[in-house]
Amino acid sequence: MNQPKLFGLVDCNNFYASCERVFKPKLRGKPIIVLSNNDGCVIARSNEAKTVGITMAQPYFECKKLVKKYNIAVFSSNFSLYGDFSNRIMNILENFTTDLEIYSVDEAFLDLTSMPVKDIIAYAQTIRKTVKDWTGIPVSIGIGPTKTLTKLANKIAKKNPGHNGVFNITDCPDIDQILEKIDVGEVWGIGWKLRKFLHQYNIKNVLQLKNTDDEWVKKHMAINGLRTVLELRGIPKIEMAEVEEAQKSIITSRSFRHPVTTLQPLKEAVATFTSRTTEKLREQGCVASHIQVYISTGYHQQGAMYRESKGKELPYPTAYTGDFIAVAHECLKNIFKWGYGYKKAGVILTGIVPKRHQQLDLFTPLQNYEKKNKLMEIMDQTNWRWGSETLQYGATGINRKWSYRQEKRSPNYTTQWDQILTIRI
DNA sequence: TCTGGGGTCCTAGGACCC
DNA sequence: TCTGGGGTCCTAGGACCC
Repeated sequence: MNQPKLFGLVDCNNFYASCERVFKPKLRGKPIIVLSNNDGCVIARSNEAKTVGITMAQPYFECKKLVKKYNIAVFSSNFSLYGDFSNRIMNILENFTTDLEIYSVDEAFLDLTSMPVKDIIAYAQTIRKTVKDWTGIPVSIGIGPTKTLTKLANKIAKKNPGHNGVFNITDCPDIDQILEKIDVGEVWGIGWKLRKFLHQYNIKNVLQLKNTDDEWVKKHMAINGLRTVLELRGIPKIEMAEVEEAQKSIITSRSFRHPVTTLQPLKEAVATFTSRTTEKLREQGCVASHIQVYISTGYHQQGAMYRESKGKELPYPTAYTGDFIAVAHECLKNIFKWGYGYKKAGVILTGIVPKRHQQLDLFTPLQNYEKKNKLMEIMDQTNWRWGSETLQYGATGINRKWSYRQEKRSPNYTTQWDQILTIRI
């Protein structure tokens, strides 16, 4: 028997803004925004901030007037706080399904197909209430027969207060009427380029896309486009992701506060990013065999744009920071050109495998591996205990001319003992 | 030496997502 | 003055080979 599928999507409302608000009850009902690294642009807004006209990804300097006028609370991003909230919420959701797929920091798919539940709406309301009561974070829940429709259902739940945060698109008698009112750009997998393309062909709403000929879709939108269209018709094509595959790439990248014009500070930045990336790699118990370095001028500044990247394979997979820094600098040297003001750099590790599968190099004595492992272990433990960057490679530099700004960061209420919330009575 | 087609593999870049 | 960061997947095109 092939039982029809049933998915749920739990999505936190204005996640970062909601996290900040949990510790500042005074801000309930007040507008809040959270800024990107470098305090560059807006990456999260409370509903109140949306209402007064702050748009997504808006540069901060552009909305300072609005901030002042409406007395908007402004926060620099505090990802360790949000990460901790995310973990707590995902742990709660584990209790409500046999199969949970953590899709991003603030959303998760639940396979509800075989849950013995009579009233699915009531069940979803219970999930909402539990998450709200236990963490203080409001969530919306969409329910549908395919992941793509479930994503749409979630948007509907979020947009229409009448649904009280839950919308089930599965047994909707007038589903086509709903789809007709939604722009194709709202569909999961349709970005701004495809949206523009589809609009040119007069495919403007979701119903039109759903009814578009398979062959045409395959020709112009490739295999993924066809998958999306079939999912809109209620045919599941995107499964729940398999459990805990190793991550395929790990990235650290930053924009600089000021343009960097010389090689030395770039070398320090790249060494710092490499150091941080390999730290993440070790946290995951993995080794990697390939590193890619890229540098870029700003997209918005005057003068010529320059963006270049270079990757290199290591002789053997490793998680040793020193090995990677040497190769990263080699890559950087290859792509660095005088005469530009660099605004961004990044480091990407790929070829990631669990450490137990590590291929050792035939010509490297075994003690060398042990030495390196030991060194990394000590470094990680020290930095964990005494704060990150207590022990660092000299190559990461001390001046940090390239570093970034975070002026409005909230404390790490839940992950640092010295920053825990205090209540005065 | 020149000509050419077809195949594979790899990399960089672009599209998408949050 | 001031415009994010971390991911996945797909594909075009170059290098190389026969």
